[in-house]
Amino acid sequence: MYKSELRERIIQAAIESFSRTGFDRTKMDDIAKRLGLSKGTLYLYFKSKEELFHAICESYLNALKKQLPMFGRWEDVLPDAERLYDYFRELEAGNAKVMVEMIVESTRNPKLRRVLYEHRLKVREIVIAYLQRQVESNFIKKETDIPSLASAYIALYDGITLSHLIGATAAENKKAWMSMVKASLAGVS
Amino acid sequence: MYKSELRERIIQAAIESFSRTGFDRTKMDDIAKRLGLSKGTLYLYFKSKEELFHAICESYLNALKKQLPMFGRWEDVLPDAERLYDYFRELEAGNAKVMVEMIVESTRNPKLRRVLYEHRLKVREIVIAYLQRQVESNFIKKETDIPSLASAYIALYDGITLSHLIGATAAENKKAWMSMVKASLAGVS
Amino acid sequence: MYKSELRERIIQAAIESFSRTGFDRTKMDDIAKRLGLSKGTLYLYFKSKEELFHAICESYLNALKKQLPMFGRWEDVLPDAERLYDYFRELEAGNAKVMVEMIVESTRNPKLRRVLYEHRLKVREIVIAYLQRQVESNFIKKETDIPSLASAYIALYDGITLSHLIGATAAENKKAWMSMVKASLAGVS
Amino acid sequence: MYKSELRERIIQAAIESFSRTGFDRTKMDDIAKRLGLSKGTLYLYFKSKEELFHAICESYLNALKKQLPMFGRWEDVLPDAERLYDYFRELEAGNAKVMVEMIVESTRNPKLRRVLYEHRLKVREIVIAYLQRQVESNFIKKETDIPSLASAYIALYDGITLSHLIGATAAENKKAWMSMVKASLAGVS
DNA sequence: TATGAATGAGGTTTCATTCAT
DNA sequence: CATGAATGAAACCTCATTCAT
Repeated sequence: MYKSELRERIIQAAIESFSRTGFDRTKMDDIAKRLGLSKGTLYLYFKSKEELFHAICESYLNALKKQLPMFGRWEDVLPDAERLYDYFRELEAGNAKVMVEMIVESTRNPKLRRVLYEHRLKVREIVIAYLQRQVESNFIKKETDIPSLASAYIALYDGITLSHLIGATAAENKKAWMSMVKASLAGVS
Repeated sequence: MYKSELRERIIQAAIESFSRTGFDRTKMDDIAKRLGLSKGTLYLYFKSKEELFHAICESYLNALKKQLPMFGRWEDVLPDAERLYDYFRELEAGNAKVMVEMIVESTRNPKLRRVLYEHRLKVREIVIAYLQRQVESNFIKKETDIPSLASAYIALYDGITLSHLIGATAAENKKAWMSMVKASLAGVS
Repeated sequence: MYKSELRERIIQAAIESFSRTGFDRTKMDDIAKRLGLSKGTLYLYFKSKEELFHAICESYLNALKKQLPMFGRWEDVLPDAERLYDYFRELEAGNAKVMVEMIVESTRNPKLRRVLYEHRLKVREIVIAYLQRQVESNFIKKETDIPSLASAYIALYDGITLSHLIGATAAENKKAWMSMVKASLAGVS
Repeated sequence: MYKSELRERIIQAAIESFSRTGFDRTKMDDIAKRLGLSKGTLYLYFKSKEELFHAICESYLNALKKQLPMFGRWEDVLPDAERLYDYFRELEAGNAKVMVEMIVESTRNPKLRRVLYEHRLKVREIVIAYLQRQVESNFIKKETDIPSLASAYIALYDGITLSHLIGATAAENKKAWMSMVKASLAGVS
């Protein structure tokens, strides 16, 4: 019980560190100190820095996964899009970089890449199911290429995350998101 | 002459290396070997690894910048979007990761961040000008929030780059791009 | 009672571990796990890894010492030599390396070196006494340099232990022992 | 040229260090300092501590191998044995422990074990050839089991090396060697 | 200008040892 | 008595950087 709780705390601390400094430049010592632990202790829970990073990825994706179902409940598309955006933005506050680090890492690590890819497929399915429901409710036209549109919404969201990292303001980003969602929905309804 | 030519060759080799392995994990030795040079020689051209990386960023952004004006010439929006997409995809073939590495690096390096941000502003202006012209030609409605839409197109493009890195196929990515562009344009015209 | 019994079990487990992995590469944890104990417990019985090793040496030498007297009882030299050889080989089965580890360690540890040296002196005395009795029984010529011969038999035995460690077969080793003993006895009788 | 010379110097320094302190307790830094080099330099020549150790073993065995042929020239058995002994004792001055370290290591490292075993076979063949010549010259009886005797002489020599490590004096050791050689030769001639 | 041998700071990892429970 | 989580010193190894040639 205690062990797995500390394990979780280490992961959280590591997420923060990696998020701030990136994988390579984060020292095990930094993570340890952030928790008031010694370096050695980390190695009781993770047998290498790399394993810790992969645990982070897993945990990070699990956290996202847990939130996904609630995505499907709303019905009113435009407010949905806004609430959704706000929800995830808050969820990722400060951790946006972890996603990018994960993607960078995944280009070297086929296993991680597969995990990320599968996660994206899952997200995509949920978005597809959601859009499909709008088709059934006649909000969206039948002939729309729903899967491609779903991929695009996800890409849009991720691209805004990058924009955020580079320094665009939250307001700008949200407006970009909303204007594109609105325009595209108008286009397909 | 020769100096600046070798300098350029070093930058190209470094782009490839950084693109493959990432900034931190790329060794100066790798870059040197790729060129059949010695490590020492690199230091005649760049006084540190970091400076080399920044030269890369500059060079990379310059290459993009040089291509930007041609963006403005086309008039037929949808085919434009397609050509544009193909054009940049090809341009970046294999180097997509450099952009991500640059973004990651920029979160630590305010100077790089500023450069990247300004680059994005410039790109945005060009997209805005282009869209504005469509407004003037009555392809796009007057009341559209052009700046936000421009940001969104850029974010969409970047997000698709990430999607590409994770392993989505070129066909999927292009369909995502096209369907979103089409939908949004329909929505605003 | 119980304490000293567990102490003995620890020593036996440690002999096996050291024998397999060598002093430096054996982890306290390995020994503990082999006994189903925790590392901490070992420290209730031995205040350091080194002390444990020295306890092993002592115990190992004591075990040998206990066997030594029986060495003196036989009278028929050649069969004695064979029985003796078989007896010790069996006794050391698997533990041959401890002796070598002890010797290696002794070159750094003067105290251990003294203990080992004294043990060797004791063994030597017994061999000398044995050979002396053969002189008195006229099996061996008076003018023989008994102490040197005794040292040589011990060295021969130890050398064969090394040969065993390197991978020579038991049969080869025994033949080497027997042929040398036979030849030398023929030479001195 | 220079590189391979320094490589050799590193090996020699490492032999001395390993010989004094043993494999595990020798720090790469010690070896470097002994040569007035930095740690990093060692890694230009050997990619790990273990590889350095194996280079030592190879070099050590090669050095011995180079000396072996001269073994065969002498004809007068007893003085031969003495000269031989003196010769090798001097050759190994201070390095006796490396052999023991090598043997200990070989029990964990099958490749090294094979090398050591083959070296021993080679030595054995030379000793056998030498003894065989004594048979042909009628110094040694035809029916003698020459191979076993050869193994025994080698074991005797090695055993005396151990005896030396434990602290027996050079004089004692030599007397042990000589008395056993004398006795055994008398027994087989 | 180019080299490549050498450096050494700095990071990861290991493991004997301690100590509160 | 026993535990096992925590420690931190110490070792291995890497690699950006320098500099004599």
